[in-house]
Amino acid sequence: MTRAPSSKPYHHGELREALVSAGRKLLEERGIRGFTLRECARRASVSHAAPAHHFASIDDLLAEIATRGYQELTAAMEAEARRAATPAARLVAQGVGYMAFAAAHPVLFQLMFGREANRFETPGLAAAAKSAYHLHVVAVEGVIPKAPLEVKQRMVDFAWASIHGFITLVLEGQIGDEDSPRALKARGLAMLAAMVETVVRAGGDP
Amino acid sequence: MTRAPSSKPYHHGELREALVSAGRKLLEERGIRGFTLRECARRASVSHAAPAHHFASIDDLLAEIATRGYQELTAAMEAEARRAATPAARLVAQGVGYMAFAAAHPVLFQLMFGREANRFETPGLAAAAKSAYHLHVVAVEGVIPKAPLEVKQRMVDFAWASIHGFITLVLEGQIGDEDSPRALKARGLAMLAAMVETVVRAGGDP
DNA sequence: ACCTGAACACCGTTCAAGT
DNA sequence: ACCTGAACACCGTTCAAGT
Repeated sequence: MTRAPSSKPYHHGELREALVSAGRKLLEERGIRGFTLRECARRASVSHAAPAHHFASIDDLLAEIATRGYQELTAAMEAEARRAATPAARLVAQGVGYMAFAAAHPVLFQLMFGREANRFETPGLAAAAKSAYHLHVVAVEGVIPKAPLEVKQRMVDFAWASIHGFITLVLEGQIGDEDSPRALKARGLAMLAAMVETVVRAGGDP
Repeated sequence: MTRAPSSKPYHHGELREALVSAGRKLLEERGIRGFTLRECARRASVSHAAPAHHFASIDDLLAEIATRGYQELTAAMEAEARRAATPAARLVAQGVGYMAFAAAHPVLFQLMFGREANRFETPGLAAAAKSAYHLHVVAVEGVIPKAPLEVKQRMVDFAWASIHGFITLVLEGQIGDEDSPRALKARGLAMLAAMVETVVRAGGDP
């Protein structure tokens, strides 16, 4: 069997990090139902009881993974947004970033937005989720700065719902299951275009 | 139908049905991660090995539950659609039916549209899912009958995505967590109104 | 402070044996 | 044909004991 250098230290040192990163990989491999704490411990080369010293429960580890997912989602949206020249382009770009992140980490995405996460109640999780939400608010605000507050709020709902709904249905195989990746991407962009148009129009009648 | 057995019969008689209905209740109570075959068996007053004679695996039972969910979802959408006077009203009504179903059975809805269901591959499941999808197609078709096929397809994506995305985000507590039920319903209806308007506009030329 | 090993009460699934 | 009980290999969580 493979051995660590000369002697395996009794203390891991960075077990918390190791569990998070092992857990993340495991999640994508096996799905939410296939996720187990003992397998995470195994992958971190540690006894099955060790994780308890860093996470109060399996849900605690999942919550930490979800929290980091939100941070990455936010970063992915911001990275795309930076390249956009106009407010409308930014709204689309953020949608692209959102969808690309979801497509790259489908199970993590489902964990973040699934009902299981609802029970976690870790404070950091809610905060991280909020910062991703905030990007939608800012982007819509940029497109229709002069619209009444209520209209803006409705358009945030609308923009987020259509972005989230589309990629969710794709990940679940309900949309575009027979499409090529290229065709599917085009469908997504068409969806985003229709969405932005609606937001722009809701902003005011020139 | 209810016969009072003086002694508990060795054969259950309707175990398959009993497992499905017990499973459905258990699902809503405990969530997807909390769902166990043994608890279903317990609630059906049967040994933990008995379900194996009716379902090849726990996923098989979940797939059956999901399949029936799609049938009910379709029925709920149709029931709402029947009251609609115009094609546009029908599209909205189906959206209302869709959201109401999801709100009434949040965990079942997540099971149906979650990634877990993707692995099931039961033929009946795909068929049931398709019939729900078909209703969206018909409704959009009714609103913009003369539009090019491609536009229609894009608008089906768009309509479904916004309906699905909105209610999904609500169920996950991401939208309207601090709203009253009344206010939340209004947000949903506003979303549907914006959606229909976009579809109508896509159909008729400027 | 951090980790282990044993223990406990659970799982899903299988299968010979009962009805 | 349908169901049971025992068995197996897993779980999450706890805790005294080791380092």
